[in-house]
Amino acid sequence: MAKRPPSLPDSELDVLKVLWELGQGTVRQILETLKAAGRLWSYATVATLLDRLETKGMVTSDRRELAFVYKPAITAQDVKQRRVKHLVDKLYQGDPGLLVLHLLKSHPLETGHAKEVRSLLEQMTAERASKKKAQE
Amino acid sequence: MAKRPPSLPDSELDVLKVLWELGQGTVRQILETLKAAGRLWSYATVATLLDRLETKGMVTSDRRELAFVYKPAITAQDVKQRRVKHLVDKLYQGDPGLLVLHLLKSHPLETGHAKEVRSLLEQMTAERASKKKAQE
DNA sequence: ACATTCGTGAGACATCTGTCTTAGGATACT
DNA sequence: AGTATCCTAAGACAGATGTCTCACGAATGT
Repeated sequence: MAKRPPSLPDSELDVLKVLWELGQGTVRQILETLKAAGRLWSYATVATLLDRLETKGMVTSDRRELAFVYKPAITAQDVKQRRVKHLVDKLYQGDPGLLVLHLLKSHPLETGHAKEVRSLLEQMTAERASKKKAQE
Repeated sequence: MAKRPPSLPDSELDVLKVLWELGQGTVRQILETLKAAGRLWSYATVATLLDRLETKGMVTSDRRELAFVYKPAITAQDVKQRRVKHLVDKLYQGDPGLLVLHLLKSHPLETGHAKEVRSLLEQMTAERASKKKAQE
C-alpha cells in the first residue's frame, strides 16, 4: 500500500496559509488577504487552487451559502513536519541535527531564541540522564 | 536585473548529489551509483537530467572523450542555503530561529551535536558581548 | 568487414504547476 | 423587469518535471 502523500505546491501553500490565518474564508476573502500581502492573483486562480486543495483533502468546503466557505483540513504543523523532513532527507542525510548546526552557523540567534534553545538543551540532557538511570 | 535563480527539481538534485560525491562522472558512472542507492533510472533519464543541469549552468561537461565527463558547477552549500532559505521564508516567517526551535522540539539531538550546539551558543554570546562593548 | 556495444542527440509524452477565460446561474440594484 | 454583479463550473494553456524511445555515429570484439 503506502500511498504517497499528496503534493502541496507553493502556490497552494500560500492559499492554505491564509486559511490558517483566518480560520476559514471564501474565495474573495482569501483573494483580498493575498492581495494585501502582495500576491496579486485573479479570482479564478484562487478558486482553482482551493479546488485542487479540496480534491487532495487538504481543505473542506461548506457549500450552504452562495459563496462557499473553505476551512483548512490539515495543520501548519503537519505541513512544516513534511517539508522539514523532506529537506532533511534530501540534504542532511536524514539527520535533523545537521540542519540545526547549519542554521546556527549561518545565522546567529536572537537573544530570546538563544535562551530558549539553551533551556531545550538542558531539558534534553536531563531526559537522557534519567533514561540512563532507569536502565540500570 | 534580478533574474530568478534557476530551479532545481528533486530529480536533478539527486544527480547533482552523486557528482558532489564522486567529484565528477560520466552518465554511466552516475547511473551505476544511483542504481546502487536504489534509484533505478534508465540511462537516458540520467542523461536528460545532466543535460538540463548543464543548460542551467549547474554542471559543466568535458567533451574531449567519447563519454562526456560532468562536474558540478555549484556547491552543496549553495544548494542547502537556497533550500533552507526557501523553507524558512515560506513557513517560518523568514526567521531561521523558529526553524531551529521547531527542530529541537521535535527531534532530540545526539550527544555529539548537542555539545557542538552548546559551543556555538557560547560563541554567539561572546560575540554579542564584544560588539556591545565596542559600541560604548 | 560485421555485429555488438556504448554514447550522444533529438524529441516524445504524461503529469504537475501556475494562471487565466468564458459560460451561465443566482443575487442585488434601480 | 432589466441590468449589473458575484459565484461556481469547466476547461484552456504554457511551462516545469519525470521518464523514456529511437536513430545513428564511434569504438570494440572476432
